[in-house]
Amino acid sequence: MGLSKSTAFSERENKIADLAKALAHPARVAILDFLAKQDVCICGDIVDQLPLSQSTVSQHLAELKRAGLIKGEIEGPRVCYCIDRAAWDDARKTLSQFLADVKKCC
Amino acid sequence: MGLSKSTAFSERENKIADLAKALAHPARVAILDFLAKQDVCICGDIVDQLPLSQSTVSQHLAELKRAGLIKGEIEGPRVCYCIDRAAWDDARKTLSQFLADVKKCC
DNA sequence: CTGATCTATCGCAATATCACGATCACTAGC
DNA sequence: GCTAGTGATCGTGATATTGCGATAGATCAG
Repeated sequence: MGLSKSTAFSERENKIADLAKALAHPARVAILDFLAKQDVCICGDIVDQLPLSQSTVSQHLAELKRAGLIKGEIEGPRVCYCIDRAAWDDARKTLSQFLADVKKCC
Repeated sequence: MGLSKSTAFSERENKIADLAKALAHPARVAILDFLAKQDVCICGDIVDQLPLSQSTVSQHLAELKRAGLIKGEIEGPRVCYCIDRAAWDDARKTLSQFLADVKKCC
């Protein structure tokens, strides 16, 4: 039907899949890369860095925010996005654990 | 347009996004979990383990195979799927590196 | 060869994603 | 108040994904 049967899977599996979905687009990977490279939490010059329109970038930012990986603070007329350290650490642990667990084979 | 502008991003960003996409569904996470738990490389009892039809599971397996994370060997009447160790290690390194790199903030 | 079993693929429908331009909402300065 | 700048949201179209049943191919048992 096109609807992901998320209810049928474990909490953990859904969490991993959800985090992976947030990373499952090169634009979002690029955004995270960019945020990581800036020591100052720079705002929406992200739009200038990407070959995408402002509205599209905004959507990708919203998706990253939905996944909890970044957060935005209003700073005057602009918005300052940065990586949510706590959430990112949690996500990193969850994914790393999964990546490490899966290794046995035939 | 609905078409991901993959050409506009770096090789690395596309690789990360592609790997993440393969993990971006709970069913595929569950499949990898299951394959990891079996010391013997068990085949398509995966279908029995998941609340999905045989054809749907086959599609998820194909997607994982497309990403190069698993490989299937024909064993008589059945097919034996297992994690592609080399590819998985490579994927693990790529993703872990990315997860580790992104940490600075405001 | 025949039937049973396992898996891949096809065809379809419903939904999600991606991308864009246009527009709305908010803030700061005049 | 008005204007300019910034960013979110709306509306749209095109493409991708998810899911299933039905069908086809391949292999073994008899």
